Amino acid sequence: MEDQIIKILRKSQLSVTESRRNILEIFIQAGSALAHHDVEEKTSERFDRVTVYRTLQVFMEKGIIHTIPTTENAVLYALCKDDCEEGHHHDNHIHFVCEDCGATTCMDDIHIPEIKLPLGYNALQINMVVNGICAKCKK
Amino acid sequence: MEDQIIKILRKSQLSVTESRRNILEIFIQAGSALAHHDVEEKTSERFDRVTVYRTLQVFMEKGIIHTIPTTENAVLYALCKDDCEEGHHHDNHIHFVCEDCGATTCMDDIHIPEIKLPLGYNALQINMVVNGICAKCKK
DNA sequence: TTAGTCTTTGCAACTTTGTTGCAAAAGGTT
DNA sequence: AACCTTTTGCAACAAAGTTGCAAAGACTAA
Repeated sequence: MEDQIIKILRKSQLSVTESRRNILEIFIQAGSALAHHDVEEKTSERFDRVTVYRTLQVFMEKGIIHTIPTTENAVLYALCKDDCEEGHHHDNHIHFVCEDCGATTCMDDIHIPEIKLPLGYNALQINMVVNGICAKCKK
Repeated sequence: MEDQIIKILRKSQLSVTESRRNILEIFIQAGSALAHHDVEEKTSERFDRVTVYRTLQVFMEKGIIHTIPTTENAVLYALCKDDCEEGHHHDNHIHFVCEDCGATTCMDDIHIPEIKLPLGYNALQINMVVNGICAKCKK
C-alpha cells in the first residue's frame, strides 16, 4: 500500500511528503468520491486547510484525481484510473450518487453513450452523474 | 415581456415584487445559465445579496429555474421549460458548457440516452453536462 | 552523512460565498 | 385607505477558498 502510494507520487514527479501520502491514502481507502471537507476530517494528523487545498489542486493538475459535479452544489474528488495523465483526463465513465447513503462512486465499467450535438458544436468532455439508490441501500 | 414575467410569477403563486420581476427578466434575456454572481451583477437596481439568494431559492422551489452542476465548482441556474412544476423537475436534457465563451445552455431537444446500471442500482435523476466548443465560437 | 537548494507547509490575514434573525418596507386584499 | 401578510435590507455570522511569506522538510550530489 505504502509502495503503491509512493509509486503514484513518483510517477507524477511529485516529492513524497507527509500530507501527500496521507491524503492519497485516504482516497485509496475511501473507494468513493470525497469532498474537500471529508478529506480534512479523515486526515490522521491535522494538516492546515490550506495544505489540503493545495494538495488537492496538485493532484488535479497531475491527473491523480478528478472532480465530479453534483447537483448538491458540492465538488467531489475521486481517484483517476491509471490511464489518466497530466493535462488530459479520460472521464468517460458514469458517476453514481446514492441519495440514501450519500456515497458517490465511479462506475468505471459503464461508458457514456454517444450523443449527437447540433451542427457546429464540438464535445471535448462529457460528464454524466446519476442520482438514485445504490445496491447496498436498496433493501 | 412584462406580461410574461407576471404570468410566470402568478402561476407559481408568488407575489410580484421588484426583485422577482428583475431577476426573472435577467434569466429570460440571458438565454443561457447564470451563476449567482452573474445575477447579482446584472440586476439593474442593486438588490441585497441576501435577496438574490432567497429569490433564486424560491424560484428553485417553485420550479421556475433549475440548477446545473459543473466541474468548475460553480452552480449555475437556468430557466425551466413550461412542463416543470413545483417539486418535480423534468431535467432530462443535456447541458452544454462552451469552454471558449463560457456560456452554458440547455439543449432542450437532445434527450439523455438510456443507460444500463448494475443490478440493484436504481436511477432517479440523470444529469449530463457536455463541455466543448459551441457553434458561435467554432470559427 | 552532510551541506545546499528547491519545494512544501503552516500561519495570518483576507476575500468570497452562503446563512439567520429581525425590524422596516412593500405587496395583496377588502 | 386600512389592514394583514410577505418580502426586503441590514447586521452579524459561519463557512469556503485564496495569497504572501518565513520556517520546515524533501531531494541532490559530493
